Amino acid sequence: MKFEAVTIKDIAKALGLSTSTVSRALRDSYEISPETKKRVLEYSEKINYRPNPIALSLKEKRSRSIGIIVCEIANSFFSQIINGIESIAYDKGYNVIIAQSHESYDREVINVQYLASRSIDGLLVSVSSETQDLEHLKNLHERGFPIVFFDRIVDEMQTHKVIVDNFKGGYDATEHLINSGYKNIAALAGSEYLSITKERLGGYRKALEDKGHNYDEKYIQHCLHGGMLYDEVENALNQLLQLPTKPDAILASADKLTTNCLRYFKKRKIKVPDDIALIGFSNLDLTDLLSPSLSVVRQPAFEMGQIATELLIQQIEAKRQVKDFERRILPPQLFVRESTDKSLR
Amino acid sequence: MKFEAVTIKDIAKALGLSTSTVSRALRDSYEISPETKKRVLEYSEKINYRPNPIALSLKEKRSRSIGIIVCEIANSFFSQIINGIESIAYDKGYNVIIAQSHESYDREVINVQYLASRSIDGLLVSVSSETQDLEHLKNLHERGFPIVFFDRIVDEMQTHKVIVDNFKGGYDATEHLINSGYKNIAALAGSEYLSITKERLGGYRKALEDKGHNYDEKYIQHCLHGGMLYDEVENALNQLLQLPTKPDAILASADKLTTNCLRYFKKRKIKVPDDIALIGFSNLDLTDLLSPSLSVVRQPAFEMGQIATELLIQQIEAKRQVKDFERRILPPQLFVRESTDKSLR
DNA sequence: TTTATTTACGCAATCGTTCCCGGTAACGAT
DNA sequence: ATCGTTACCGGGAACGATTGCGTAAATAAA
Repeated sequence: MKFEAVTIKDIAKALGLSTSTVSRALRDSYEISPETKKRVLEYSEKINYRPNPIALSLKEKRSRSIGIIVCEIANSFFSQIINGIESIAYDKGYNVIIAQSHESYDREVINVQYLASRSIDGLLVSVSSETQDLEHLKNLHERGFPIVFFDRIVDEMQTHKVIVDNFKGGYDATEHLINSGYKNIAALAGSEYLSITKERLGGYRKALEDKGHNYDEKYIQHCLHGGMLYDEVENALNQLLQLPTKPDAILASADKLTTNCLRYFKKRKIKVPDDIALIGFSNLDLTDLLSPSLSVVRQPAFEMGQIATELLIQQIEAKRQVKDFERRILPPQLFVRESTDKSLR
Repeated sequence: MKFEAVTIKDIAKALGLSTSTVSRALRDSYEISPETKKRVLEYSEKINYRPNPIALSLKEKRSRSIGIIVCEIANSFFSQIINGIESIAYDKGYNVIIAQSHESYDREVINVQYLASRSIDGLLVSVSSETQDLEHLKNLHERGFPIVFFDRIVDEMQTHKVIVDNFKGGYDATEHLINSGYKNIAALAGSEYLSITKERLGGYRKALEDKGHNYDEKYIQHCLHGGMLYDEVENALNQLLQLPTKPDAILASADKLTTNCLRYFKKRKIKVPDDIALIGFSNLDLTDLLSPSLSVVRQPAFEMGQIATELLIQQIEAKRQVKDFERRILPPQLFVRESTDKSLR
């Protein structure tokens, strides 16, 4: 069943005009007499005419829609980002099309190709945990296709990038743990390929060194899927808890890592923070309701989405090729709660 | 900066053929000689040709994309639904375009009009809390535009509908509370306009009556925005707790209502379930980590999204107008945890 | 050899809209 | 009477792809 809609031709025929005249009348051209305009406008209103955006897209070679690639929308951080993206996009008359990689490189490639087959004007990307090869994106980028990276960026491509100061986030969290008296601080990190993982661990390391703690790689465990799978978190934590000197605090560097970590402790009846402290990167808005309430590094996700979208649309609408790319760095925020602070219980 | 892409014309020109021949060669028509096909295919591959979906849409009068309208994607239930929708849509070669109403009627109307201005082939809708007037949807529906409702459906329109058995959900939850010994069970409900609210309260009432408890409307509070705003939940709970006989259990009939309820109790140091028990409709996958862990009625969100999408695409691709509309009802699932069961603590 | 059939391709219309060229009145100036 | 100007409007190409129809050449059948 096709949905037949009103076109400019129908109006022209009904009023005994040409399509050009109708088109011009609708766009309020000076070449059309006031009476004709009035007739056209009234009739279009009456039959509820809407211009066909697809025909416009074909003519103008732009679809007024942008693609988003994230790993999961069922993740507070990303759904907040999407809200930020949406808020700007709709303001400027753009549609957004969301695709999820589910942390799979293959699905990311498929999605990029699907979206980029010219039904979108630009792309907002946060790469998957597995992504190493960037050919699928470089390809587009080299042909002048507007791409903006956010959160999980890549070094090899010259584009606009919007991130939080992950180094500072890692540093602040670690420093807080040290200041709270924890001695053996382990890191439960995401995929080694991700920029955010490297940066957060960089901050973790620097804080340890600054405070005279020794940095030991055995105290770092990576989860390729960023904690999406409970098993990988379980394995990682088993490793950490088998170390000769057990860690007394854990820095989890992603949302799902943090919550699955808490789940692990709960299952094994390991008390947080008494047996072990936990701080994580998270944008959940329920961290205050968890047991114990979670200390977190929170990222300004909404703003991140907004800025990325502004940069992208700016690039899409630029007259000539953009050569100067910006790198916006937003501040993370540390929230101290029960999971790292015994006095709060 | 426009992104100039390869067209069928470029191929035709390069190979000294007409566009028709190239088109047919690409579609493997029997009218084209094997050699020509080979040349065309190889060259298209080389220059990475992709057909322009917009041109196709214009010609075929279909965009192969469907619109989704939900209140919030930053809500586990809806993001799970969207995952279900996506899983089917991408399989069948459809794009999805998501729009959020943020529980506002005005934004819902704007989104519907925006999406429906012919860039989509069908619409999946879960109405906002505020929605009473349905003209914006009826309009489309009467003109044969495919619409499928899910979760928050409306009675006045004859379309496919996919819901959970909300009556049963409300009944089971209430029955569980009664069986657990609670005497004064209050209901914290969403907008009165919503189908789900009515159905869930219906189950609540029936369970009370079946078990010989008296049903008292004073024990029901509605939140127009479904708990999105903490204040409305706070007001509602203040009302309930001021009743002569204070409720000893609460049934919250939506995700945000449930969590904000818990937040209220936590703030006021009201112990759950000792001072008051709490059970809620929720699809959070963190309910086991909350303090206390939450008893919930969980809905098969992913499946719901899948079924709704299958019905929609089936209708879009139907040869003639669909007249027989289905009403699929999925079973909810009750999970008993600490918040209603003192023995689990 | 003539006719019929097959093979392989091009022309042109189509989808809905915009916009570059016209073109034709009407009117005033010369 | 002729020209220039202005005000209005229509024809038709273009965007990229598909497709019905026409047709030339090659081959087969008579």
